[in-house]
Amino acid sequence: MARSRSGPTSRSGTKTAWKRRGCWSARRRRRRLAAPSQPSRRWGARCWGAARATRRRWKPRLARWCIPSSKLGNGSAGGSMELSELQEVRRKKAEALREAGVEPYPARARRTHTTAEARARFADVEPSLPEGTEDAEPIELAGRLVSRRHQGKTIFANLRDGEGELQLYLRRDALGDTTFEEFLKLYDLGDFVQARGTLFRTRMGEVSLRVSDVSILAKALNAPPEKWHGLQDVETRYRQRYADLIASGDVRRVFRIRSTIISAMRRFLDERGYLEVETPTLQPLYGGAAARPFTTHHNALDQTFYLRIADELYLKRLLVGGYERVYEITKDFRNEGIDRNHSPEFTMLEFYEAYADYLKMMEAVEQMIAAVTVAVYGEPRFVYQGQEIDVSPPWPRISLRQAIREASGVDYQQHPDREGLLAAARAAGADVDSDLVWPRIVDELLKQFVRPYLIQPTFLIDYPVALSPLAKRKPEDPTHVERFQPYVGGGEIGNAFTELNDPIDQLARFVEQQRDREAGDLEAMPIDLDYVNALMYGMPPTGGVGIGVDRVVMLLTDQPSIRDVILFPAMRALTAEAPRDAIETPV
RNA sequence: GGCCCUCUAGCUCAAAGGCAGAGCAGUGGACUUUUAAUCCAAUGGUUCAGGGUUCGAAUCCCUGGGGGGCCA
Repeated sequence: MARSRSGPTSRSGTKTAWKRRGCWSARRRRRRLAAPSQPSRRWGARCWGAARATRRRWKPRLARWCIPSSKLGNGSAGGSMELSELQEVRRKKAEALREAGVEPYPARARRTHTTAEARARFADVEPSLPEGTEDAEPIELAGRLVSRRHQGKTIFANLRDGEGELQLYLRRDALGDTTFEEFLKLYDLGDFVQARGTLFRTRMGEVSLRVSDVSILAKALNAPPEKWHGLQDVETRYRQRYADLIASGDVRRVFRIRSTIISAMRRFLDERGYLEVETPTLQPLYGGAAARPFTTHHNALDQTFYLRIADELYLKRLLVGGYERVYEITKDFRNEGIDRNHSPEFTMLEFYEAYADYLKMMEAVEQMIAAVTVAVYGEPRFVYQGQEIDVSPPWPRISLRQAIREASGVDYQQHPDREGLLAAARAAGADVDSDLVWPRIVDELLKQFVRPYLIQPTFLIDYPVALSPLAKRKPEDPTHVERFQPYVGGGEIGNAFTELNDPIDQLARFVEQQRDREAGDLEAMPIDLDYVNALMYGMPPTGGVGIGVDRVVMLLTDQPSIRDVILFPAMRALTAEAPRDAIETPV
């Protein structure tokens, strides 16, 4: 699972945006000057004249010093927060509700139907309704107010819940003046409400709820994003995914599909007798992939731990222990750069099967991806970036050597030395740095000549042994290992091999890795003697697979960036530094 | 790490050296079947931060920050 990337960029800037803006001093000043002079105002149109006059004096300061909501990320600094003018308007509405005896954040809600259930009910009932009549049975819905169209003594509004939307129809005469006015003046887009009423179909043909009573469930202080264009700013979308989800049905769809995919993977493995297990995230020694780890510290043990970069070595220990089929779906962490294909934390599926080899695992992979695709789309086909991809098994299998030879004319087997391969690669038109080691040049040839054209699913098989310290050699060609990588849509989605179970060979490969480490390869694996010890108890012949779940989700949701399939992608902190004592204070 | 793009009202976007604007949202008002409702009115800005050039800077230059893209 080698990912050849340079380490993370290190920046020296430590000052926070907050401090740079001078917000601290500004906030102190504001508290001194403005707060005592604010008159207490009750909600109401009559108060507005006086309120506005007062507000005009201090509002510009308030606006100036507020934290723009777009700059509020996770872990915002400080415990207090100035409200923007719009937020303040909404907060006052919540106050006004309280003064009217209505709790703006009640503890309980009542709902008899989701919007989807309401639609289903009306579809059932409508055919038997006499002409010109409506469903008589009252129901109750709950959800977020997402749009509102006021027209004199009526209001149309849309209520969204987890499953969909339904239109509300509110009339002054049906609701009563108080509730109608409250709904009009004190409710806002984004608020959660519950509405009781009966279902009917409007003149325009839309199934709607004729509301007899409505009440608030949760007052929203932030306005939802623009209703037509939604949230466009990429940064805000990632930092405030909640707002992105409110604004975009497409985004909600992506993460539903993500869930469907992971469920389908589990189901596929569960049905084949695999045992789902959990292995450590905090590891005293990391391994199983070529990557740099995150390092952390356990206070009580006073010991360094690494966040796992792969599950592999622990899962294979379980094969030694006697389980025959195990899998794990979990987060792995790799301390490297971030781009559209790499996230420092990402979701990995690994599964291992005793008495299987990589040929059998290829069948499992193509069947699983087909099953997952069917779970999402009902057929083993989907469109990724404008190209229809058909994942029906079986997928073609091409050896890495042959694929590179056919695409570039370079046969790496003919160039066992680094310099020769480098020259041949350049002669073929490859753009390769002169300091690359032999396996990395092979990797470059693969990247530049082969990978972009593997749109339809393809297995590349049989990799040079130097690239794969945990895979078993091919019996008929010990320079290569029994390894494959599935490619779909021009990218790799996983990595698999017939697992190396010879403890002596494994130790030799670790030693080889150690040499690379000492030569400066920061991604080379450290020697894991306990793992070798496990293999010395005997591990059956085993096939193992790792699947990059995020990559699969990207394909099946047609998203070219991994950040668009991770709910809260890692971002540089905007606000105060992390509490350093959390890691520095010895306890 | 290098190069390019980007940051303007809560949101979506204008303003190509000369008074910082519009739509949506919000506020006040009209309107009893609308659905991007419509109409009237009044609002809403430290143009990411700091420095420079200039009579004058959102705009040009420098430094820094966030984000995105390409490359490594």
